[in-house]
Amino acid sequence: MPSPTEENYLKTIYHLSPENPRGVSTKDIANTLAVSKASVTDMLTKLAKNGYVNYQKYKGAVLIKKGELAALGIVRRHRVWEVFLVRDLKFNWNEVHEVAEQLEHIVSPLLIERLDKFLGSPQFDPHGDPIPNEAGVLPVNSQIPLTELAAGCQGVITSVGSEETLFLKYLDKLGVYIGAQIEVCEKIEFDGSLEISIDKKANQFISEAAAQNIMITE
Amino acid sequence: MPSPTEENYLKTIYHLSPENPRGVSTKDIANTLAVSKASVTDMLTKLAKNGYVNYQKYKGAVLIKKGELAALGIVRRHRVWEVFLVRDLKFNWNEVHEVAEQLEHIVSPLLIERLDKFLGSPQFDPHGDPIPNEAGVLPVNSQIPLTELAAGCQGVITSVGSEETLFLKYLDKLGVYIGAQIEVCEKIEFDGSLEISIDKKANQFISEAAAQNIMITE
DNA sequence: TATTTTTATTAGATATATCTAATCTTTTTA
DNA sequence: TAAAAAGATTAGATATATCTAATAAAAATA
Repeated sequence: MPSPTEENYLKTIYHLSPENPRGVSTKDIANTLAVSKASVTDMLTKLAKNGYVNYQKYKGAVLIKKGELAALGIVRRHRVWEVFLVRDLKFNWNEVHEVAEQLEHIVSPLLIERLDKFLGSPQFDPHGDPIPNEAGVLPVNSQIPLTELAAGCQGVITSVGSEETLFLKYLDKLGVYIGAQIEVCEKIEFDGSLEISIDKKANQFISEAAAQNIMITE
Repeated sequence: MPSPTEENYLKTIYHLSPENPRGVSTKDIANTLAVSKASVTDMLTKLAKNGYVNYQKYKGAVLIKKGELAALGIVRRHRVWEVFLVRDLKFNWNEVHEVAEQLEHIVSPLLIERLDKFLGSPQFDPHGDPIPNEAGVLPVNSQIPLTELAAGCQGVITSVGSEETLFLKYLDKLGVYIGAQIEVCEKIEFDGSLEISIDKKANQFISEAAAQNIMITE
């Protein structure tokens, strides 16, 4: 079992990997975690010794199987908690991260699986990021912006693309929330705005810009 | 802010204080936390230096204001989480403790207050132990065993006195859960058993022994 | 390509929380 | 009350995770 500190390093390497497939640099990890490069070197040596990463001096770190699975587990916990915080505890999208950073380190298979079940096994977190399943498999992201839905079609809101407070307050007013059913009644060609109905309630209009930041699944 | 480790010591001293009002011994703390007495001595020195306890060599530790408030905060977090784990995540009474031990160390006033609100600000945890409020004030324990309820009266189930798996399964079958409404329809003098109705459903009989382990508030 | 700049590693400390073994108090008991 | 037993403290280590300063390697640039 990796320690919470090791988990933070693994998570960081995981997040930095797509842009650095041949090795995540000491510097990038140090910046992300706000620690010294010396600390990172120490930790990479340790993670390599424990079979989580391939690490070669001056070449950076690459996650190997064990490390990737561990990272996916952490990401899973983080995102499942985010769903709970936003959906049930009414956290704003921006208040959520700091707390989820703590909750993700609680290790209890029972806890995370029951929480996941309680939430209805969501596939995406409130930011629209995919939640790995118990085995570490990521769902295919089938989210599309609301603007791509044809008139007369409906979908379920899965996330929003912006975390600006003003935007979130506006969404609240519209009655938009994660999981809401949304139907596009008509598309206004003039300015691209949409006439929509949320949960079969009274029709409203939203701008194209707003619709582009509302992600749904059909 | 005390560290998680310091929190565990404070919580332990709090729990051992009622039986040791003039000072909780190094030995008792060491046994409870499964650490050496030497470690306890070190930590008590530190807690005293930081204003959490009065500590005199060879005389044990006594919580002072700051330490007691900290301990009550930890107890609050622990018990609020227990309510969530049992009520919403369907943890058994006996699976709950280990996980709550981890969750109690997550520090976020926002988190605990929103969780508390989400749960409806419960006053007692699933074991019937009182939950301190935000200011550290404990509710008066007004729980009574079901046997003390007169025929024709009703109450709300607040906790159960036993954690035996067999008992809990039996309760499940009866439809007993924390928060259920329960009415005593008749008391059978012959053997002390009770005819009850849960949530206004069909009457059932339970033994006196079982009724003594079901705690309610009127 | 030689030099400079950037990046990384090593060496040597520090703080936390723990341990064992030795020593010192306090309490019990004979 | 003196000796034995129980309990507590101190001294000296260890492991984790961190730091700064010095040094070394790699990359950029002139």
